[in-house]
Amino acid sequence: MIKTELAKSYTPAETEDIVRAKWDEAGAFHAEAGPAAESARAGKPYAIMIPPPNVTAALHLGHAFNNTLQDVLARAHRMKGFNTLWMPGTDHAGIATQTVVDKRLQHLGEPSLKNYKEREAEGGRDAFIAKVQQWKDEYEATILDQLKAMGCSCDYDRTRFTMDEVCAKAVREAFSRLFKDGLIYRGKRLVNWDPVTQTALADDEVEMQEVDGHFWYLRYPLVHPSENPSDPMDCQEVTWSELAARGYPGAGKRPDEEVAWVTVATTRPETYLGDTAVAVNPDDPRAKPLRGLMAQLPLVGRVIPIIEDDYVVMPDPNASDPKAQYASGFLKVTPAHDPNDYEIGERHNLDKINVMAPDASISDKHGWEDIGDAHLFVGKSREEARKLVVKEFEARNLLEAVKAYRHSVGHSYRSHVPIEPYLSDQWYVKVTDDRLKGEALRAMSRDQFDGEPPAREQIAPGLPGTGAGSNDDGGRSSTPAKAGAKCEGDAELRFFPARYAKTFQQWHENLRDWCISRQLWWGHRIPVWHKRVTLTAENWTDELLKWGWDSYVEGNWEDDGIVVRIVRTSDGSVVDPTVDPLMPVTKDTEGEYDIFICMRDEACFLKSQISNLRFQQDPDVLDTWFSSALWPISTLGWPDPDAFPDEIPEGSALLETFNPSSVLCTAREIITLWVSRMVMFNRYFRDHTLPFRHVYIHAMIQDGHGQKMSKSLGNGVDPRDIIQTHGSDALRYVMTQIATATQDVRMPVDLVCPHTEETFTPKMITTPAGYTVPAPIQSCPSDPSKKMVTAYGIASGQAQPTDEMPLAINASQKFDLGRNFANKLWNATRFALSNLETAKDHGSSSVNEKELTLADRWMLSRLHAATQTIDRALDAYQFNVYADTVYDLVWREFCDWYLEAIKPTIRESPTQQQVLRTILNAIIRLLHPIMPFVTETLWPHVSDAGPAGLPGVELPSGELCCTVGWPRIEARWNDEAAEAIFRRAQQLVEDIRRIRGERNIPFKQKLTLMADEDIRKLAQEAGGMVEVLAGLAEIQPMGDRPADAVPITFEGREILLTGLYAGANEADREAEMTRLAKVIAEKERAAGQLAGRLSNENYVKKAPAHLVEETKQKLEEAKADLEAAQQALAALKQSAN
RNA sequence: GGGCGAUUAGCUCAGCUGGCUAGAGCGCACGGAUCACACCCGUGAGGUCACUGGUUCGAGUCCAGUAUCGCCCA
Repeated sequence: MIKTELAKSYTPAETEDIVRAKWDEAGAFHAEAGPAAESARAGKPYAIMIPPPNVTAALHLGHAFNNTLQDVLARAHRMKGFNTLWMPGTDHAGIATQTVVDKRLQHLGEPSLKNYKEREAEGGRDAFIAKVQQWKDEYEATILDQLKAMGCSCDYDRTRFTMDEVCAKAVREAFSRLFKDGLIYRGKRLVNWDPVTQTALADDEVEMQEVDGHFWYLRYPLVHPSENPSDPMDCQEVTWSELAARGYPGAGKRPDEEVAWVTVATTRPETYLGDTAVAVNPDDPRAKPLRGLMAQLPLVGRVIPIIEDDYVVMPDPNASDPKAQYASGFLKVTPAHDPNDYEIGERHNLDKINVMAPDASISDKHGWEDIGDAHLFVGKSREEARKLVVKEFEARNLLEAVKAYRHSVGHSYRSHVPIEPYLSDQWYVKVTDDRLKGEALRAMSRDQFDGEPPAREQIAPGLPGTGAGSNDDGGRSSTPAKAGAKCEGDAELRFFPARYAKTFQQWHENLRDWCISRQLWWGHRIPVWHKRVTLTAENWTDELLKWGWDSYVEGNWEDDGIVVRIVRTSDGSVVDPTVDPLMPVTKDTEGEYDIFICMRDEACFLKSQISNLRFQQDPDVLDTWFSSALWPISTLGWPDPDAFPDEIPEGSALLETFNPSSVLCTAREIITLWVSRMVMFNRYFRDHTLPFRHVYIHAMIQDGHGQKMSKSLGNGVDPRDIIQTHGSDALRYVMTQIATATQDVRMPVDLVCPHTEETFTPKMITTPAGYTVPAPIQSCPSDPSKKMVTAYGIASGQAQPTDEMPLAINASQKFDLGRNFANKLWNATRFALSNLETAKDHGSSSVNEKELTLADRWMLSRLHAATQTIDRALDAYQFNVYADTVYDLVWREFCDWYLEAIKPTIRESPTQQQVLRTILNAIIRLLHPIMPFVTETLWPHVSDAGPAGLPGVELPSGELCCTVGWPRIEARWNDEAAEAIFRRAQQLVEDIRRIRGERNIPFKQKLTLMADEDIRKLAQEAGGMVEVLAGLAEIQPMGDRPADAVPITFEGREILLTGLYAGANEADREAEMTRLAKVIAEKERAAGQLAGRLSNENYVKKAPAHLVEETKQKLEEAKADLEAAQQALAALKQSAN
């Protein structure tokens, strides 16, 4: 490398690309496994799997934060000699990506998803996927560029995508194994349905939002059960007098001959169309008189039973529970449109009538047949139907009341519309099984577990657990383990900070089965083919033999990864044709059956065969988290690493070496979404091993007002903008520094004026939704006539950038700190090198330890301490401690004191030069994981300054800083004596500087210090640094007090400073007296406090002896200082008279 | 409703198992072109550590309660 002179300041843009190219060329971040690793004598494995960013958009500051921390860990461990793998990649993010692409197409006026769906039969699906693929390619490239720009030391050769063929193979294998083991089933359940994207969502994809709504009170007329079996709606009405006779409270007050009714309270009147019962609490006094009666739905005419269920909340206007306040005591039960009603429906065996189409409009085509007179609602949206239902009830005098009610409603995290609980066929993973949930809990470190984790359940040999609602947990687990057995990975999972273990535990303890099917096109297609057949005692063998049932039963297809399940539609019972007694079909078991064939391999021979038999592949795709859950193993080639010689040349050695990985770094919201599932899957598929041993949870980055950064608020910051204005290292340093253990990080967002490049704080406004955002149009701070638009202006559609009014980029002054720090390091290095280069180099062997100055010993001791602190901080994921420690080491210690202190001696002392060489070299290394670019840029210069190191300070040389060893400093360099003396010298310097500062004495003006022998000895021990740093011409013994002498107290003694007033003979008496009075007051206060503490008997008795001793010493010192100051004041007063 | 967390200088935040005369950066004030750095150097002002009780020789730190704010889960 050609070494050029170092410029006067650090310009990141000039060097970052060069440095990156060097790393690339050297393959510095490529991790080895297998024989290659052995021959390279790679150290112990250390692996981090990147949380794969979504390909929906470019990375923002939150990602920059997440990835910086991972890179700090990766780089530090690489330098420490670990065989380090940081696995990069991206996530296909099914629903999110499909939605943004669709929106984009709509925006461009191109055919969108709706149009592709219309041409589904002619390949619309593949054509749309191709569009999404284009988007993915673009953003994947952007994301990888961003990671590289941030300096992330990923092993880019191994970059994976959750839908590439390596990962896809893992997904199919996992699905097939779970299917075979009875841990995947199909069920008709209420799902969280997003009517806009028209897909089911997992529970955790639903966001609860407080909404201002209403309780509507609807009257349902009461009727007697029909006595006409051919017409169940032919009912006789119930009158109030009848009810009164039955003992119904209050019925007597109603007009006798009028039709009686019950009043249901609902927040969703439109769902009444699907009501199949009215429920009342059995303890309600009205329950008994109603027994045997029915309610009839207005317009629809459906006659529904009145059931008793203690889920129903009894009305109580004085209750603290708002539900009781608003309750009427009667609950309309709509099993197909409400999860609680579904449960009630299950308990009372009620019909489930779905009255909506997938777009949540009222429909008579999806399970609703008895329309009656309710035709007017069909085709209406939920919202329109609600208004109309209310109107119709009102018109019939059946609307009793309306009350405003604020409640929380689930909304789609993607389309932001209210979720519709929707009855549909979905695939589920039985995560509630002990083999999944139990393993996640048993993975937890015992000291982080509250209570005892469940014992491992015995896995019975025999039938696979099967189908919907089956509690059969037998089955051929891939990883059989005996009940209560100890397994690898047990109790090894640890959370940092520890409190997040609780989140993890509680989540699993309340886990429900996981709905994994999504009605999307972008994602992993479910590898199941299906056909519905009618089987009879006569035809069943023929029907099954068509696709090869006999081969399957004989086990011939096992190696081909084919699994068959046959489900009887009437009761949902599931048949494994290889073992199940339901085969053969007899007269008793004749009927409709669903045949499901799961094919693991993409190129399965059976595919064309069953296609010809009109089997159809499930149209749905898997929840994105299904593939994410496999990330720690799929990226390493599981289940068959040898199948991909191009991607994974080392074969299974890679998986064996780097699974379990070392740590997962992520944000807390991901604990439930992702961490849990990775733990369950990794343990299930990889013989109980963990996906990672540590989980580090970091804070979230918010804007200056505590709001999430988001595109719609325009408060996001692109890391590339920061890199452009401040440099990558500045971004990284600040990211590391703000990584504290507290919850959230507030990052005030500033704007950069495109006209003048000034950074300024924008004018803020409040949006209708209550967010604080930059006003759409801003004025240049130095020239208000110049305007600009903000990201919020564009996002909200209120402004468009033009040539006169360009877009202001978001920035933050927070990053100045990092930029300044990088520059400081640059200049300190430049200065140090200039001294090393110009001095005669006696080499590293010429060190005479006896020649070390106090400053040398102090600096080496500080370096030792800093290294220790940093190592501890890294082990505990205390990134801010690391950042603060290097900052203090470099700036406050190395620059402010050491470099200043050695200025007079460095050029003449080979020993000191070697110390400087060593300190500088070590500092560059310690800083590298946080600030890789500036350190790598400086590295060749530092290396060329000669071999660094001292006895007991190991700094092996190397071509690249990123792979050179981590500093090793023996404890003997910890020098408390030197530190103590140095602290005294610093104190003396600071005391003198304070006088200079107060009097505005320029540093050029040298002073003379008069001090007693003890202090002169201190200055001598300090080796000239007191004189240099305090700006002293000389230090003289105490003698006659010159007229211009300013007295200072130091360590309880008076010292004098002269020469402050050039040309004058006298000190400024008045200022002096004021200052001394202040000192006296302060010392009196301190002495009083210390004496008070010592006069407390209990303190002296109970506090540790060394503290008491310290207090005594401090008191002595304060008293001496006080006395000295008093004397000085007295002397001053005397000379004034 | 359950859980987790926050509240410390004008702003953004540190302060681990109690020993503190409460720190940092920015901002502010004063001084400084000194031959590493003005992306700098020196100095200073700024805080009843949200509130109320308690434990303790000693509480920003531990405990209980109150208030405000945030996140996660129902």
